[in-house]
Amino acid sequence: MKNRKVVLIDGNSLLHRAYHALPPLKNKEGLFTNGVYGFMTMLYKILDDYKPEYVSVAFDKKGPTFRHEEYKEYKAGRKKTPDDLKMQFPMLKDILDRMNIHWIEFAGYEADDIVGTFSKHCSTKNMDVIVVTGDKDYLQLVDKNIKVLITKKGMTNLEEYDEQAMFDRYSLTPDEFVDLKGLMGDKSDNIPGVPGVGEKTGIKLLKKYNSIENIYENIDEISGKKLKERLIENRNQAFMSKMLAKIVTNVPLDIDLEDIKKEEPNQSELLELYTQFEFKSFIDKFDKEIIQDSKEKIDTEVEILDSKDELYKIVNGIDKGNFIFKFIVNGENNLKDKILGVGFKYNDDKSYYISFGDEKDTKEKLNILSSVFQNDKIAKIGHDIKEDILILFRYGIDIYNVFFDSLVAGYLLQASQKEYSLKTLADEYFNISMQNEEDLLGKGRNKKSFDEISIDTIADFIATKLNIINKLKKVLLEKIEEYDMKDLLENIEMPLIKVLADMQYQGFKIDIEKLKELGLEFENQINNLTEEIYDLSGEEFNINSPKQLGVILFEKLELPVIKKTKTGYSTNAEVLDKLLGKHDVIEKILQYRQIVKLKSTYIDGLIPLINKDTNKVHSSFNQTITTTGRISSTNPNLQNIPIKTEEGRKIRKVFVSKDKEHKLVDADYSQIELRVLAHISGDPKLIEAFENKDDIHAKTASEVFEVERKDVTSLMRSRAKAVNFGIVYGISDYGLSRDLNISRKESKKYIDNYLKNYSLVKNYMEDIVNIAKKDGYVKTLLNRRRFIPEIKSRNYNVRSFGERTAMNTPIQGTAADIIKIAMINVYRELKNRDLKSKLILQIHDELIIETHIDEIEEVKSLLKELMENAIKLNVPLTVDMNVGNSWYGTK
DNA sequence: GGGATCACG
DNA sequence: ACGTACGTGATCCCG
Repeated sequence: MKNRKVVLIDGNSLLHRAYHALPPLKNKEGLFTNGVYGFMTMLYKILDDYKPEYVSVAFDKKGPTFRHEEYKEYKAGRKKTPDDLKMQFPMLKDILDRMNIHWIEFAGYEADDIVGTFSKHCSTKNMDVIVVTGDKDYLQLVDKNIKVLITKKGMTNLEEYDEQAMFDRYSLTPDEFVDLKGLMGDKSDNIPGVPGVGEKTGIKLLKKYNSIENIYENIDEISGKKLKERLIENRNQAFMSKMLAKIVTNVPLDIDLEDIKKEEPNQSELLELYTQFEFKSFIDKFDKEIIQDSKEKIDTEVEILDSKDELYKIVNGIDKGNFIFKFIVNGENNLKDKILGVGFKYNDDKSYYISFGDEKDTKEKLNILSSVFQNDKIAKIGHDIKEDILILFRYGIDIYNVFFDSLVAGYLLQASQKEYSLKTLADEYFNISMQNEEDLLGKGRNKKSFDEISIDTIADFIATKLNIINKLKKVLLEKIEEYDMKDLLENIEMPLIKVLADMQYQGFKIDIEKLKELGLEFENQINNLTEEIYDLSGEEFNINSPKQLGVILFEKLELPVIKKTKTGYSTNAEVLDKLLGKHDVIEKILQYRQIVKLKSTYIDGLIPLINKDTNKVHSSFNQTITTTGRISSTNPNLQNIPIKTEEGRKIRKVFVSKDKEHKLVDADYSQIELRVLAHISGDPKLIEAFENKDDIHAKTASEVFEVERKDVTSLMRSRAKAVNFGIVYGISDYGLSRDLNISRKESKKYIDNYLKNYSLVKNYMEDIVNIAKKDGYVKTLLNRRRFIPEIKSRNYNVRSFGERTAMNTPIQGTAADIIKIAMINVYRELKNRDLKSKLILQIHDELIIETHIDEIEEVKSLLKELMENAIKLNVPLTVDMNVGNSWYGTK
C-alpha cells in the first residue's frame, strides 16, 4: 500500500517570495494581488505534481515568539513588511478557506515550528511528507519520509531535497545543518553565529565533528589559530545561535490529521474571489457551467415591432430622456450594405426591435425615427455611434445630442487596450458574459450574415447589447467623473463622433485616370529596375523577400553585414544606405523598394477602396486606437500619403476636389508640439522664441552648437531639427545618435546643451517622469489620461520606454486635444454659416476642407481663426494655409 | 499570424 | 552594462 501523502507549506515564506518575484499586479480596484497570484500558481503546481491527500499552510502569528524571549535581538533590524504585501495575507487565507485547504498559526511560534512539528508527526506515522518553503533552514527537517522543496529563482521552479540530495549539496546530515547555521549565523534573522565562519569553514568543521557540542569538546584539536580563538571567544553565541536556528518539533498543537485532509473546494465561492482578484488564468480552469452560473444575468426583454404604425406609436411617446440604439447591418460597410433593422430602448423601458424591408420601407421607418434622432432633448446613447451616424447620414438624417458612447468612454478610461467591444467591456466592468457577433455568426468560411439569422435571435442579441450599454453608461460615467474627464468626454470626444462620421461620409475624390496613369508609370520603373537588379546580381530572385535578398547581398555578393534581425540579415533602408557605393545593385534596390511601396500600397491598394459610382474613398477615422488621443485612419489610411520624396508626392495628384465648383484648402499647425512643450514646461526662452516668430530650429542650432546665429549652417539647422524632435519624443542620446548617424558622445553633448539652455524643459522632463512613477499615469492639458505601468518595470528597457512615454504623451496628446477642438469648432461654424464646404480629412496637425470656390476666402479666414484660437496657451498657435485643385497642389 | 519594411505626423 | 527615439497602418513574405 502506498504511503499517504501530506504537503506542508510555509505560507509566510512562500507569499514573500511570490510578492518579490512578480511585478506589482493590481486589480482594477487597485488591490495588489501579485503575491497571492504567485502563491496560488505554486500551490496549484504542487497539488498537481504531488496529489497529496493532506495539505496545510502555516503562518507566523503576530507577536513575540519564544525566540524573542531567549534573545531580544532576534529578527531585529528586519524591514517592516510593506503594506502592499501585508494586505495580501488575509486575501490568501480567504482563498484557502474557500478552497477548503487547512491553514494554521500558533501564538508564540513561527510557521517553521508548526511545519516542523506537523512534519515530524506525520513522518513517525510513515507518511510521505513534502515541505514547501523559500527558506533553506528547513533542510534540517529532512528525513527518510520528509522531502523539502525550496523555491528557486523564477518561482515555479522548485528544488527537491531528500537525504541524498542534501548530502550531495552540503555533505551534511539534516541534524548537522542546524549546527551549520549556529556557526554561520543568519543575517536576515539577526542570528550572530561565530564571526568569520561561513559556509565553507562550517561544513569543514561539521564534517569532522558532526556538532557544535563535539567541536567544543575537541576544541584543542582545531587547526588554525585565528579560527580557534574565534570559536572560543564566541562559545555562548554559537550555542545560542544553534538554539535559535533549531526548528521546534514539539509545538503543543492538537494534531488531528482529519483536520488537514484536502477537501473539494467551494467552486462558486472561489470563483467569486478569483473574479474580484481578476485571476483570469485560474478562472479558465473552472467548468464552463460553473462559470456560466456565476455570471450576472442580463435582461433581454424585447418586443419585436411588426409595423410602421407600431413604431410610430412608440416613437410618439419619446420626447426627452435617454435613447439607446443600434442598427443591424448585413455586412461591414455601413455606407453601402443593407440595413436590416434597428434596436432601441427608451430610458429603462424594455427593448424594441424593428426590421427593415426594401429601400422604401427602410426610408419610411427611418423617417419615423428621425424625429427622435433630430430632437436635441433626447440623449443618444450607443456603442460605436459613428457607425450608426453613417447610416443616418446616408438617409439624409441628422443627429443631435450624441450623449454617450460606451466605445469611446471605455477608450478614455484605458486608452492602451486593444479593443473595447461590448463583450470586452461587459467582462471588464461586470461579471457578465455575452455573445458577440462572432459567437453569433461564426467566422471564416462558415461565417453567416445577419439575414440568415432568425429575427427572434437578432432581437435577443440586440436587447442584450442595449441593456449592457445602459449599464455601462452608469459605471463608465462615474469613473470618468472620478478621473475628472467629464469635460473631455462631453465637450470633445462626444461631439467629435459626428465630425468624424461626416468626414468619413464625405470621402475624398480620386482622379481615376491619373491614378491609372501613375500606376503604369510606376510599373514601368519597377520592370526596368527588376531587370537591372537581376542583371547586377547575376540571378533572378524575389526582391520583395528580405530573406532571399539577404542571401544575395550578404552571401553571394559578400557585402558586409551591418545589422541582423531576429530572423536573419537586416536589409532595411538604413542598412542599404550604408552599403551604397559598395555595389551598384544597392542603389537599384533602394529605388525598387520605394517604387514598389508606392505602387502596392498607394495605387493597387487604393483601387478596391474606391466607390465606383462616386470615385471617392471613405477612410474610416478611428477615435479609439491610439494611446495618446490622436485619431487614426484605415481603409485607406489617408494619414500616411507620401510627401517626403517627389516621386511619392506625385500620389497626391490623384487626391482631388470633388468637382470644378470645389477646391481643397489645407491648413496645418506650425510646430504645434514644440509650442505645447513651451506651454506646459513654461520655459521662458522657448515661449519667447515663439512669440518672436523665431526660426526655432535655427535658434536651437545656434544654442546647441554654440555658434553665432549668423554662423548657423543648413546642416546645423537640420541636425537641430532632429534634436527638437528628440526632445518631444523623450530624448535619449542613443536615439539621437542613430537618427543623425553621429556618436553617442556627440549627441549627448547636443542634448546637454539644449537642456542647459531650456532649463524649464529639463525640469518638465524630470517632473513628469516622477509624476508618472508616483501616480502611474500622465495627463494632457485637457485631462486625457494614459496609464504607464512600464515606468515601474525592473527591466531597464521597459522602464526607459515608460519614461519616454511619460515625457511624450502629454505633448503629443495635448496637440491631439487641440486639433480635436478645432475640428469641432470648424465643423459647427461651417454648418452654422450654412456653407457648402466640408471638412474631409485630419492628419494630426493638419485639416483639409473641401471648399466651394465661392467660399474660399471665408473658409480660409474661419479656419485660421478657429484653429489658432482652439485653446489659449501661453504661446501663440499659428496656422499655414494652401489652396489647390489636388492635394499635390496645396503646397 | 507575426516579422520586416516603410509610408505619414 | 544594459540598448530605444513618440504615435500610427498596409503590404509582403513565410512558417
